[in-house]
Amino acid sequence: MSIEEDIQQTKFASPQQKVMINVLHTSSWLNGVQTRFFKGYDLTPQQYNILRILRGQQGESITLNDISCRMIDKMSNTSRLVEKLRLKGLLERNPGQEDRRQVEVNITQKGSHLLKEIDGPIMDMHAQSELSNEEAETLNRLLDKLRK
Amino acid sequence: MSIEEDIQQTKFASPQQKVMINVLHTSSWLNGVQTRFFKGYDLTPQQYNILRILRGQQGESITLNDISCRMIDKMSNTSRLVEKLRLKGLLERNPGQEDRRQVEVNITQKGSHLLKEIDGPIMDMHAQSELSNEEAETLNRLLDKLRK
DNA sequence: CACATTTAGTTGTTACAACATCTATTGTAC
DNA sequence: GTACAATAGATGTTGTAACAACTAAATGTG
Repeated sequence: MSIEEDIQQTKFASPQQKVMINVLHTSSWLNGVQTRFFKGYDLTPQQYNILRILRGQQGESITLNDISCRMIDKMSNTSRLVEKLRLKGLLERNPGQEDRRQVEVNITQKGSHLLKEIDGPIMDMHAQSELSNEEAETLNRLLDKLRK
Repeated sequence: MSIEEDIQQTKFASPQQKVMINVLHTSSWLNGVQTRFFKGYDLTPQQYNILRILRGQQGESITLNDISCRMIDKMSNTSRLVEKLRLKGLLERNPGQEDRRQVEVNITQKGSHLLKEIDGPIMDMHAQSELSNEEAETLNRLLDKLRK
């Protein structure tokens, strides 16, 4: 559905202005889709994001601070989010070895299993996209440019 | 900056999957930009969104329900948001005439003035976009398609 | 008309993001 | 070394979004 129909506005001052609204609107939509999807696994999109970062570490531990830097939504309180995942047994926290201020985080077996379980359904969801590979690549390029 | 640099991830299963991450990331970035911008006018992006909807009515009143439908982020609690704007004197609420369940909302002079004051700076902000008109239009088309 | 259903909006609760402040540890300057 | 800044993370507070429950008014059905 076009953005004009969605929010019932017909006049935008410029296509650039329309882009601003459109990105926010699309994100809101996507966020809803994802939240509903992950609710089936008792995760929030943010929590999934953290687990994905941990998996990307391939067994190497990562500090809380590094997690924060890599998150999609930079959040001030990664501490509490990680603690929530620890309580579910999806990751481990250990005191840093060289630097005792740091906390080193690792994904657990249980966490890895959960991610693996989600992989298929995620692929299915993304495969439903109407965008061709070329269109998706163009979209990525333009979004990167938008953020300067 | 490319999305790979931003979140330090190099492998995406598909450009479509990358789009999902990229939209969320871009929206988070944009939301931050806008929040900081509107803070100068003691507004949140959502509150500005409501005022814009009201201005679009050209003096015609609009019900709370219709506002909800047109908002970028569909929210369950438009009531409280509108009440906050009313307390600032930026809009008026009146009981519906034909239907007494409804609440009719109108922007006030003060609200219109505030919007007018913001118009210029907003244009400036949007004008800083690196995107050409054509690129912006392509981006809009692809975002619409992404949402099916 | 009586009664059930739907709709508009309000309000209570819960969860969490944003911001600020605090503690503990490390690094740096003298 | 001591003193002071910088950093990692925890935690208290506030605002607000999500969800559910509620009231009141309209509508629909017999």
